Amino acid sequence: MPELPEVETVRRQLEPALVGRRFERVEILDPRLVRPLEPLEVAAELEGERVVAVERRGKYLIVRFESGRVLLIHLRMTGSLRHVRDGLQEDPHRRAVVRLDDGSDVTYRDVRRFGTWVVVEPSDVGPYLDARLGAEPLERSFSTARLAERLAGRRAPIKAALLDQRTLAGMGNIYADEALWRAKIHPLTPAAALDEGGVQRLTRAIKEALRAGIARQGATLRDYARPDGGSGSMQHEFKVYGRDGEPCDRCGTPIAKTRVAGRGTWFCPVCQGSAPQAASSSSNRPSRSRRHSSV
DNA sequence: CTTTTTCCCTGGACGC
DNA sequence: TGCGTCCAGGGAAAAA
Repeated sequence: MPELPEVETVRRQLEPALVGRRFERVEILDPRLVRPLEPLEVAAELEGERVVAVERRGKYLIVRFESGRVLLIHLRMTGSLRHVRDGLQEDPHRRAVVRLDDGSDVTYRDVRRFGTWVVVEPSDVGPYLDARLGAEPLERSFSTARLAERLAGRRAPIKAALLDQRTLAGMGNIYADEALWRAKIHPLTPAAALDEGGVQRLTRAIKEALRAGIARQGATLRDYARPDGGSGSMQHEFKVYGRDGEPCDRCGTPIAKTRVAGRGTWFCPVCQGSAPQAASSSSNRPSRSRRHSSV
């Protein structure tokens, strides 16, 4: 499942292949990819456009054209992009093909068809992304203070808050678990219950986990692949994700699995604290089931 | 406002 | 071998 490190890897490989190239022919093979618009309509909009930049925001790939228009690609669960120079091979899961003006092709494959391609006019790009995404975790604007601000007052589990793209952009189920392990925070800890030290550790852990993922060109579990067809290797570095029963790298305790926010969640029951309430919040009064005082 | 649940979608794993 | 069932999960939308 492509998260920030995977999308960034895709971006880095596609950038040199796409910048300066013109979209000569565009085929949308699955109408669902561009819904509610018609495939032919979207293809017509894209044909003739010349790429000036390939950027990333959260898990969105941003293809910028000379005209100012933008193609936003989201891979969701199983989407993957490939750049090939030697013609196309059979692939029942191919959902789109772009022929570039140098004769090479960019193909889009997506088994489960959750991915989306959206063409956005220049003035709509900022609002579209800002409405959905919080800070970029690897940019300077992302700080302990910024994260603390986004977690304040939230009673949802910290894991759920990390999966919310408006808290910060780009975390998915894998790197959320990995970051929480690095920060030694239990995934069920209420977000607002983290003290300053906890938020600080988490901020650092998020950056470290994502950078580790980028350094290894992402994690290939099933469907994710780089545009050159190769695999990432981050899956070999997982500390908790998918490792229930295996010993924790820090303390040897078997990794536990539970479910948070409807997602499989792995953690070390010792390193990350066995009870969420145990997340010490010294300054918080021990209010019971205190509801909003009526009138 | 926040939080939770449902839905989309397919293929792989597993039980019988 | 061939079913039926469950699971994987990002994010939009609906429900609570």
